[in-house]
Parts: sequence; structure tokens; C-alpha cells
Amino acid sequence: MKIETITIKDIAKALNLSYSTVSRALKGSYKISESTREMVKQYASEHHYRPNLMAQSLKNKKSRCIGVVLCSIPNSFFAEVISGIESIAYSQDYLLIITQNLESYEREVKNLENLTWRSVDGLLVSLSTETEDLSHFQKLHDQGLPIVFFDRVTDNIKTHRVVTDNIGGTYNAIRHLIERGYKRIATVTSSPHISITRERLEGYKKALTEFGMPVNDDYIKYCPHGGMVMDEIETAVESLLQSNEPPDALFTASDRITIGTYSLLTKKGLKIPDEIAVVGFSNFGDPDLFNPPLTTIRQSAFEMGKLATELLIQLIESKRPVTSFERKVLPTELIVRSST
Amino acid sequence: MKIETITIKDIAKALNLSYSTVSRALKGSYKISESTREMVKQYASEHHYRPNLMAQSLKNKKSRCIGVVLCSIPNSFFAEVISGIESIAYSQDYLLIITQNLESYEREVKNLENLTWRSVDGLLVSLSTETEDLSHFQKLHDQGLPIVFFDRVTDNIKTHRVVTDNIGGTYNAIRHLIERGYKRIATVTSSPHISITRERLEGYKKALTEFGMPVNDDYIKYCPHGGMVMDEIETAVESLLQSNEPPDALFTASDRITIGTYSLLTKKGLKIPDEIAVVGFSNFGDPDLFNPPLTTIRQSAFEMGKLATELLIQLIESKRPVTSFERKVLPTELIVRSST
DNA sequence: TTGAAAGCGGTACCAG
DNA sequence: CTGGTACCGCTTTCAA
Repeated sequence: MKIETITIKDIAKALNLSYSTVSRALKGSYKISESTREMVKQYASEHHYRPNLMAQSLKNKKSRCIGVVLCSIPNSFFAEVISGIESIAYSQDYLLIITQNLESYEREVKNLENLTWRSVDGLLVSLSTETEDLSHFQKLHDQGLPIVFFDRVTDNIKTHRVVTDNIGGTYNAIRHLIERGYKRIATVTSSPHISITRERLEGYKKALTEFGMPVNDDYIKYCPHGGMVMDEIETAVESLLQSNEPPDALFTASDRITIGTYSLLTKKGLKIPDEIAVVGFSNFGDPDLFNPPLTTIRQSAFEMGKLATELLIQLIESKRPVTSFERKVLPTELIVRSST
Repeated sequence: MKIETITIKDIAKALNLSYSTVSRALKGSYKISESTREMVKQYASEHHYRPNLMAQSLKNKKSRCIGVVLCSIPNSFFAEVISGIESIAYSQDYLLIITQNLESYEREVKNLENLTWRSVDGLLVSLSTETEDLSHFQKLHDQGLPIVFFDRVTDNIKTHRVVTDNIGGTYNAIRHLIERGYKRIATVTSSPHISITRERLEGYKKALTEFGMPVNDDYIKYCPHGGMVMDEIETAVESLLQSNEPPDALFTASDRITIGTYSLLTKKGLKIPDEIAVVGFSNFGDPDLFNPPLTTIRQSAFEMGKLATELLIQLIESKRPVTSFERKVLPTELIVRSST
């Protein structure tokens, strides 16, 4: 089952040294004679010595594991984030434990229990749409477990955050709509609990206000489960279309909602953009192929994963407690196609 | 850092028992009096006892980790597979280590080294397009490491395999094209090294032959990196279009190739399906939205992940060496839309 | 600079 | 049925 089961003791025996000497030599630890250190290192590498991680972990209470908490792996945005996380974790010899909660608070809590049981060294977290109570994270954080939030973050736990420029990205999209002459701009957005919804709404309102257009609350529709539940999207879109003054443009605030809405409008045979325009956050690869090609706001998902992981590893490996935390903001890109 | 650090020794002390008794009681091991067992279990659950996995692993040489080897996490097909894997792993308390190799043989080997160093209990593998030499897997398998191959499999290592019905799926797609009256059916496919390419080609040829149509080797174009490299797709499609008798229908053999080809044809302004029809394997969520809606062959990706993981866990937990292996074949679904 | 020994948290064998 | 103890592989005092 195991390969190359060569341990420190084997080396010690072979070289006629004590375990501890070998251990120290391998870690390049201080007071060890140059010669023995070299000798040990050489023997080790020749025999492909690899420290037993279980033993190390047991001893140091470090697992070199990073726990990842997010809503859905196949979601194209998160899949890309994971890929970014993997790229850094791989290069730094960290292992990834990925959990998905499907936007369920309950599963988020259960996954978290599992992760801590596995004694992860740190956590990369994007909150579920259902999550309001943060005490499960707060508790761990208070106990000193490094956490970095990404995408759907919170201000209530003092740590690093990596987010998209949601306000700016949305602002640009709405301004673009306004400049194209759309007058009644509605939005189908995600759960009001999560940060990205609040920020995207802020960008939406900011743009409208700045251009002297009214903010109409009837034009703001929420999907409590961020588009996981198609019914929620349907209800939202339906009620917009049925209203006295149906919107002439839609801003959809997440990948799933964008695709869902587009699909719905297409099915209803509405002419895009003549009858209704659509611009939305989406990280799907080829919105070019859509009919008509979809104007999107793209996020740097891969980059987000990388950055969050780098920050987390910094926290994990920092000798002294970190007290100043960063909020990294990643730019978005508005790609104008024919749906607006 | 750690939570609830309650160990077996704590329980033993509190209950005035020996470590071993507590250990046995917790495992529901045979000879233990009903009463002490209950007492221990109750105390344990009241105090949220969770065995230390590091210690357990160190002792039993089991890590409850499953290593996953695949080419690309954000690929929609694999992202769904991973989701399926996660669902089973989660429910059985296994941990997932996911690696991606971006179709590079070298990275596949390096990832594998990493995984074995982490002493995973088993491996779920989908081969990279570059992989021809299997000795890195063979070596581990010979040493008794359970492996289940999925999607891109090999016959040369005797173990479970979970695959899509590639032959049947392709056959249906090609038959569909023939029935629609297409005469010159070409295919853009993946690397000739991997099983899915061979099988899909077999289905392609089988259908043509069965319907009395010639198999023209010039109509078969390979993308050695399975569509990771856009240039390869472009070259393939270009040379088909430039040929003396350009095809009137295209069968694209993987998710990336399908999307890439479609994108290319659209950009060139070719009328689909009038000038050229397209049918392809694809697991992207909404090919309905494409222009025109894309006829696809869908695979049960989530199901594949689940099944492979179930088989792997069976292997891992089997008391006696398993000698008879299964080859599970999952059905495909041809969804006809307007591109054919 | 090196060695001996304790211990991380569990498991399993051997006695009793 | 229960207790004592060695040991998994490594790290880290404490002595020498």
C-alpha cells in the first residue's frame, strides 16, 4: 500500500546517528555540523525520504490542509475560483478540502464541523445565501483559526477579504444601459443577506441616481437562493414583466440568475434587446454564442482564488499574530455584446 | 486553534476507565459490557468527542482521503463529476484531494507523487490527453492502492472503470445526422491516446458503415490537447472547411471542442445548420441559449462521479482483495435542437 | 553538536 | 470484560 516506506529511524540506523539528529539535520535546524547535515540530506534524497505527514501533523497540530467553503462546485464562477486556489495550494504543498453547501445554512454548518474535525490549518469561505448568523465562523476565528473570506464576505469578522469590485462593475453596466437609452432598468438579484447583493444594488442605485433616474423598489427583485432555484428566477422575472410599466432593461446579478433569466426571456419569445435588454454578471466561457450574444460583467475568478489562498497561507504561516487586514478588490470587465 | 480538544484519555480519566476500554467501547468492539459501552458513548457524545484523525491515520495507515486526478476543474463536465464525487465522499466521511494537470503528462505524474505522499487511501483517475505511459499508476496499483478510472480509462490496469456509453452516444448522434440527410459528416475529436476518443470514433464509424456511407479519414481531425488549446481546434476546423469537399455536418467529440468549434463557425459567419450542422458532446447547462440552439449529447457527469466514488470506497473498505472488476457504462442523451 | 526520552492521540496485543 | 503497555513517525526538551 505505502511506497518507499523509509522513515527517520531508517536513516538514523543506516548512518549510525540518533533519531533526533536526523530530524534536526533534515529541518536544516540550527546547531548541526555541516558534515552530518549534508550526509543526512544526501542519504535522504537518495532514498526518496518523504516525511510522514500524519506523524508531523499529530505532533505539530498542523495538517497543511486548507478547507474551502462554498455553495456549488459546478457553478462556473466557483469552479474557476477553485482552480485558482488549487494552483497556489499545489505550489505550496497545501492540500484542499472542498465542501459545497448548495446554499443551505445547515449544510454550511455541518461542513464546517467536518472541516474542523479534519483540523484544517485555515479556511477559505464564501458564504451561503441563507447564512445570516455567523457564529460558527466567529467561534473558530476567535480560537485563532485563520480565515479568508472571498466573494461573499462579511465585515463582522476581522480578517482578509477578497472581493470583486461589485459596485464599480455594476455601476458601469448600468451606466452603459443608460447611455444606450434604456429608461426602465430593473434588476434581478440574489439573496439580500450576502455582501455581493448589497454591493451590486449599491452600484445599481448609484448609477441611476447619478444620472438623475428614479430608483424604483418594484424594479428590484430578489432570488433568495441566488438562482439555485429556477422558480425564484421565474417568479422575479414574471412579476417584472407583468407590472404596469415593465422594464426595458434587466441587470442580472449573478451567473445563474443571468443564464436563467436569459433562458426564460428566450423561451417567452421576447426580442432581446429590442423588447428588453439584458446585462449580467456571468463567468460562463462563451456568451458570444448566445442568441443574441450576451453583454456580461466578467470577474477575475481564477485571480480571486489565487489571491485569497496567498493571503490565507500568509496568515497560517505568520509567526506573530496578524492584526491588520486587507480588503482586496478585483476589477471587473464589461464586455458589450448585442443584448444591450 | 483546536476546538473541543477532548481525547480518549480525558474520557478515561473522567470515567475512571483505562484508555483501551474507552477505545473499544467507542468502536462498539466486541467484548465490552453493555453498561460501560453505553456510559462511554454517552459521555463521549455529550462532550462532543471526535477521534483525532491524525492519530488514527498514523496508527492504521489510513487517511480517509481520496485523491482525484483529472485535467481541469473548471471544465463543466469535470466540475459536475467532482460535485458527484463530493456528494458521496461527504456522506461517507472521506476527504477529497483534487488535482488538475491541464492535460500535461508531467503534471499528472507530479500530482500523483504528491497524492501518494499524502497517503491517500484510493484514487479516482481520468487520464490526461498526453498520457500514454501508465507506469506511474501501474506501480501504485501493484502495491495495492485502490484505483477507479472514470471517463478516460485504460484497459491495461485491472480495476473498476466508469464510462459513458461513448459508442452508443456517438452512434445515435451520427445516425441522427444521417437521417436528417447530411452526407459528408466529419468529426473534430480529442487526443487519439485516450479511450473516449477511440470509442467515439468507433461509434462514428459504426454508424457511417451501417448506413452504407464511406469513412473518410480526411474527415477525422484530432485535437491532441482535447480542446485546451484553441489553436488546435482552429487548425482542425480550418482544414475541414478548406478541403475539396467540405463537410456538411460536424460531430465534435468533447465539451471544449464543441464550444470552440461552434464559436469558430459563428465567427466565420457560417449558417448553422444550413451551411454546416453541428452535434457534439457537451455538458454546458444551457445550449438552448446558443444561436442556434445546439444539438448535444449529454453525459451523466454527476452520476459518474457518484458511481466511481462508491466503487472506490468499496475497494478501499473491502476486507478481502477484490479480483473481479466492473465496467459501468452510463447512458447518454441526445438532445436535438436546431443546429442539426 | 549529539543522544535519550517523552509525548502527540489512538489502537491492539497480552495479561489478568 | 478490563487494564497495562508498546508502538505508529516525528518533534522537542533536557542532558551530556
